[in-house]
Amino acid sequence: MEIPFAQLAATNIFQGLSVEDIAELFDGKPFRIKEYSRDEYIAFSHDVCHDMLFVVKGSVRGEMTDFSGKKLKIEDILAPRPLAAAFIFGKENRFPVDIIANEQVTILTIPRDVLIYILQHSQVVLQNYLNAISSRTQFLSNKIRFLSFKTIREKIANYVLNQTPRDSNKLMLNQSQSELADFFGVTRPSLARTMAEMEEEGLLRVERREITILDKEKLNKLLNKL
Amino acid sequence: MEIPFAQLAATNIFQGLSVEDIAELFDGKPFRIKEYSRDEYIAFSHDVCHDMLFVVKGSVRGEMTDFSGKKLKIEDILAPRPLAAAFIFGKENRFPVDIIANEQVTILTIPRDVLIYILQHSQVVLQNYLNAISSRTQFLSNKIRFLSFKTIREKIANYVLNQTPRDSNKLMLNQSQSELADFFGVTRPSLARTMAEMEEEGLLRVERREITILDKEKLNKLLNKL
DNA sequence: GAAATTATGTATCATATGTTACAATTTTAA
DNA sequence: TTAAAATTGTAACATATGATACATAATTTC
Repeated sequence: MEIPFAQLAATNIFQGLSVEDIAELFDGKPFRIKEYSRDEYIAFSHDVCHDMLFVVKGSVRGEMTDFSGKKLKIEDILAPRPLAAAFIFGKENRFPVDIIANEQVTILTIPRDVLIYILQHSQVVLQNYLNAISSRTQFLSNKIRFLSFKTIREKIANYVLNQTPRDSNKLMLNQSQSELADFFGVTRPSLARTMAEMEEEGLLRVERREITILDKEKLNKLLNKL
Repeated sequence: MEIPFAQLAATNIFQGLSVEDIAELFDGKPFRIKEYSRDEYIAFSHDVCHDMLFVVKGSVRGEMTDFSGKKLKIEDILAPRPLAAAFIFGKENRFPVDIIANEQVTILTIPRDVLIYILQHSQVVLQNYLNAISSRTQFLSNKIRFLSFKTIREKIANYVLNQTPRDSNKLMLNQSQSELADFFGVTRPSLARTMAEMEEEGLLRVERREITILDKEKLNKLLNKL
């Protein structure tokens, strides 16, 4: 079987390279292509991760099996995309989750050595790769920062201040209250209640999806930590 | 001023290379060395980050200025160490925090292009670099997993199950209850209370720093999600 | 435009955790 | 060894949020 260069060219890692460029990089290098059928395991959590995996066709899911054996879906990964780019390297280069096929799926496996070879021979791929891992780090950092806001008030204040354009004090939510509550990790009535309280205190005005900042000062003060 | 190769050789990024190897990699490449005095700003949060910074001598701190202007120390970084390796690349290549000198400090600045050049010409450095960012990602992922445990019971169960050796059911804490509470992000009395409750229910026994697992089954069940 | 569905506002109660305070115990220092 | 300091256990109360239920309002569908 041939390496599906066209699909690779569409991934974030190889973007900017032509199919020919990619073919040249891979010339003679070992690889593996394998098909999996629905619900088949592609990798197990805690498996050592020697290789770079690309979802070439179909979609897979990452699932975490917790202590009791119950399953928890973490995320869906749709082709074409690399799998767990950050887990080939690092101290604990093991899969953090089980990887399971959602449907008939094609996986391209590239040994770590080949990946390193490619990173050293294509500046574009190297930059793409570094960008991908770095973006992931930044995403996670932001997530943690957000999680560090303990109360619903803080989450709202942080969210509203971040989302509202500098020159305005009005914000149209692009998601429903329930979705926002999910995003915050709180229940919908609790979110509504806290918003109502903040409205009563004159911090902001909430009309359905339109939020108006009334007292930026106080919202800022809310976010004081320590 | 010369590049302090010896200090670089001691960083995680250049470990495994001799001083001569490093000198060769840097041969003729541009760089900057600058001294900062105590409390001087080395970089501002939101500054675009073009360069790789190394703390060659002294120590710096990362500080986050929140909306209200209050300061919050994030971490100390002691020489010799690279600074914000993950923020040179990625979507938002900006400093997430202010970088401030703790004392008289020496910073080596290497342009991004030079870093890329080096990554492409030394497999060791490339691997080190990828390992460093990847470890960071894994650290952050774990942190988030941990933060996803909502109740103190869950945190305790997760912590105890993870820390206890497979073949044993006893665990000696290597930190005080207060420190553990801080790590969990909860107050000390709350932690003590929850531990006492779990003891009453026969899940575990707590005697000062010694914790004995009495009912592994139930602890596992506690961690069921969804 | 009426009916059905979905989103939102609000209330009540239960519960987990924070806050504060103090006593009991262990560890450290004099 | 004793005094001082730090750690741990425990209690009473305050508060934030979850759970549940229902009413009201908006939106969609027919």
